[in-house]
Amino acid sequence: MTQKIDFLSKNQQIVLEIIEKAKEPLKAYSILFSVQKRGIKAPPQVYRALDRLIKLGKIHKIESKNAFVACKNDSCTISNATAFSICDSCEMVTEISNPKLSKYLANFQDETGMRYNKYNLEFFGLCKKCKK
Amino acid sequence: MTQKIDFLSKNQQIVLEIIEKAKEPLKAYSILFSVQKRGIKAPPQVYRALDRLIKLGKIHKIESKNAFVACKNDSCTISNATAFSICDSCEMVTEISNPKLSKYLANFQDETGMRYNKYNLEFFGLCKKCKK
DNA sequence: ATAAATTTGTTATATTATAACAATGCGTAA
DNA sequence: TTACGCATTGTTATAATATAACAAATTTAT
Ligand SMILES: [Zn+2]
Ligand SMILES: [Zn+2]
Ligand SMILES: [Zn+2]
Ligand SMILES: [Zn+2]
Repeated sequence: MTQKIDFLSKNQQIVLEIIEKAKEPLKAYSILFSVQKRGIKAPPQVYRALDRLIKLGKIHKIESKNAFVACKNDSCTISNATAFSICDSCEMVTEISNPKLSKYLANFQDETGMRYNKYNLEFFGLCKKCKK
Repeated sequence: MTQKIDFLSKNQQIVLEIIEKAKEPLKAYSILFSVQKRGIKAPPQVYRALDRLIKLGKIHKIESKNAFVACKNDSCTISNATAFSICDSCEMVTEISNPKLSKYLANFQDETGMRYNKYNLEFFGLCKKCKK
């Protein structure tokens, strides 16, 4: 059978909704705790939903934080090319969508000629608010 | 007292040696197992050594793998600006040292004008060997 | 309708990382 | 020198993150 690519299961919808509502990246277990009333009882249910949502480009994982954010790029068709801005102080995370940057990285070729079909870039610094 | 910045403790030397010898990224617990004969008995000892070595730019953490590699850039003075090439098939990881790339990223400025003092970039694809 | 395959639920456990405190070493002021 | 303070290292315990394994339910194919 061919995989359904445009339908979200109940668990996936619940998890996505929580992540979209959040103002900051959410950890898997904090998601688990906040959806237990809605019938999601165990880690694998959360992790499966997260995996699926990542594959669909609906959410991204912030690797340096083991946390998850909703994609802000109108459902990222390029979930394999992600860039984030992370504040070291308030931990705010925002997805960078900068055509020049993504073009540059998508076309990047190293010395050996290896080409890449996926990248993840995480920038760290102080956000405007925290710099003051 | 001011911090010593150029001296490695015994544990740090042992951990660094193991990582430098390895041909692939090492996980913290695999490091722990392989240094237990040498007197390192518990996770915090390994994690402390890793933290220190990271700060010194002697090693880097591959965030997407929770694994550690030795810096190949002659002791990275720019441990805060890292880029890696990761093969999805054989899991080979190599540090990218490309002046153009690092310059581009170091100077990158997003829409809001936020500037960054640190970044980590992980590229994924198939290495030459695995592409054949 | 039945069997096969896929997805979801559940239990258990593996893996990664840190908290908390004790023991040790080390510089310094009396 | 000694004894006090502070930093580093060792140790125990536990927290946080993630997956394996199998059962139950649902969907799909025959
Ligand atoms: Zn996105
Ligand atoms: Zn901030
Ligand atoms: Zn390096
Ligand atoms: Zn390869």
